[in-house]
Amino acid sequence: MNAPVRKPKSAAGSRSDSVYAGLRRAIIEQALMPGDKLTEDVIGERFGVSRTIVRTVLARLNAEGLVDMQPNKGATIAQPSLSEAHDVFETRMCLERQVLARLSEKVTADDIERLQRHVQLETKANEHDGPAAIRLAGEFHILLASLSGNGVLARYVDEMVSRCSLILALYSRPHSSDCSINEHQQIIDALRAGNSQAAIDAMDHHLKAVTDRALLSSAADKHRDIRSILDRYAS
Amino acid sequence: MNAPVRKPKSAAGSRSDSVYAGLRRAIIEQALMPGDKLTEDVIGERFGVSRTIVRTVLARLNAEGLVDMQPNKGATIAQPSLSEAHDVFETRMCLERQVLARLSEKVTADDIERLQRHVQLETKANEHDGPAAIRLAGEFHILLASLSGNGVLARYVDEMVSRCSLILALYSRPHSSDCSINEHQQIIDALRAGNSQAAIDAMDHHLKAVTDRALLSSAADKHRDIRSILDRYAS
DNA sequence: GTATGCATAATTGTATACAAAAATATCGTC
DNA sequence: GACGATATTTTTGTATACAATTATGCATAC
Repeated sequence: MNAPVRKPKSAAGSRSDSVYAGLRRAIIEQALMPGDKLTEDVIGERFGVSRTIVRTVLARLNAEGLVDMQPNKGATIAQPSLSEAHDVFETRMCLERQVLARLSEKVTADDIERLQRHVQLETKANEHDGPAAIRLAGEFHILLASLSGNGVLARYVDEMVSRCSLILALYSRPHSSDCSINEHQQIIDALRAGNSQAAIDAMDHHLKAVTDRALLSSAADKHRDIRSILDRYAS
Repeated sequence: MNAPVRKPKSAAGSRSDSVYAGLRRAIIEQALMPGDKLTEDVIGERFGVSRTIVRTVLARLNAEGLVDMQPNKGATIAQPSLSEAHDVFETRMCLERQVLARLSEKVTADDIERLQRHVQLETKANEHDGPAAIRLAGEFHILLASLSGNGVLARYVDEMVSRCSLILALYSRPHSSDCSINEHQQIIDALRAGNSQAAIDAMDHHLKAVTDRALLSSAADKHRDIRSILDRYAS
């Protein structure tokens, strides 16, 4: 986790990165909900940066499909349509199959152990910390992808997973992710056994289950104060 | 091509879009080569916009993997490493297989005809207009992806194709794309015959051929004047 | 009570200003 | 002439200013 890996830094300075990370986490953990308005001034004020930075971050999140931007209307947390949701799930499955195909040929004992530790984290978070549990469930897939060794694939999986949490926030009932954890364990087991097909099948099953859960519509459109939420993420 | 499709517009105003389109085309057509410096002032001056806009565009291109950005050092056309190139090709193949799997179940006669017309364009451009030929060869795959009906998939294929032209610019010899055109035709034929597996095989073969071509290193690092190149794209 | 128009406020789009960093040129020394 | 330190220029990072657009509130008419 805290290995001495220097971040290669993609774009501009490091100031924008903390805003990006904060906003992103707020979205992933469903503190900010689909449809929420992201006013540049408000965000800038909370994070202590100018609109210039905020704008950069919003554009980046927009490129990743996490926020919608309309000309002269500003940015909101994205509200994927059902058809978009299907596209995301299909693409995600396609990518994650490739991840497992790769992994089952090159996975090491270290990798397995790292995955195993992650699932333990998930289990713990599932009891205490709701938001973290959501995030960790997604991060299991991101970890898998990064272990695959294909950076491009990993980036795309990352995007798909992020967008999925948006979709779940929109369409799924407040799920208990216990089942998720079991399915994650099955994937690890299949990888450990070197059974490529079983791993892919487990992933298929897992993602299908997630997809199915996202069928019951429910819209929780209450009045929400973005400022108070952001305070917890501006650290 | 000029169907009445309104552009949903992703990010900010329409001013940045023309800069984006211009720069992107310059990269795809290999007028701007990997490693070329993209000074904000220079671009802004040529396109008649401020650095603010240019910066937005560069960030976007960076997110798509077409330009590299280093803090305090600015932007350059990306120079994918060989390992990155492998990642791109692998991911691209994974995505395009999915495109064909989808298409072979839903392709219409109109789709086929549209693809056929595109290949005709390619053939023509191959004789007269070098840069356009490069671009059109890639756009065949983008057209396929967009016909698949999965927007997410289409966006990723688009990105992969763009990055491939960078890779080809870097590692491949100045290829004649005649063979490409034949292979495109084979894919269409397989789709027309409703033969899903043949289509996927043809695509596999095609992409493997492209991959193989990108093995011979050759570095054409001459002094190049970005200004004169941009004049042709600032329209 | 609902709708319409206008005045006002809030928000976005873009350019510009200025500080910080990097690249480049200049000069002196050996 | 080569090398290195310093000054100058260029380029980037960020904030801010201002115009343009959109949203909001309020009064009036129906």
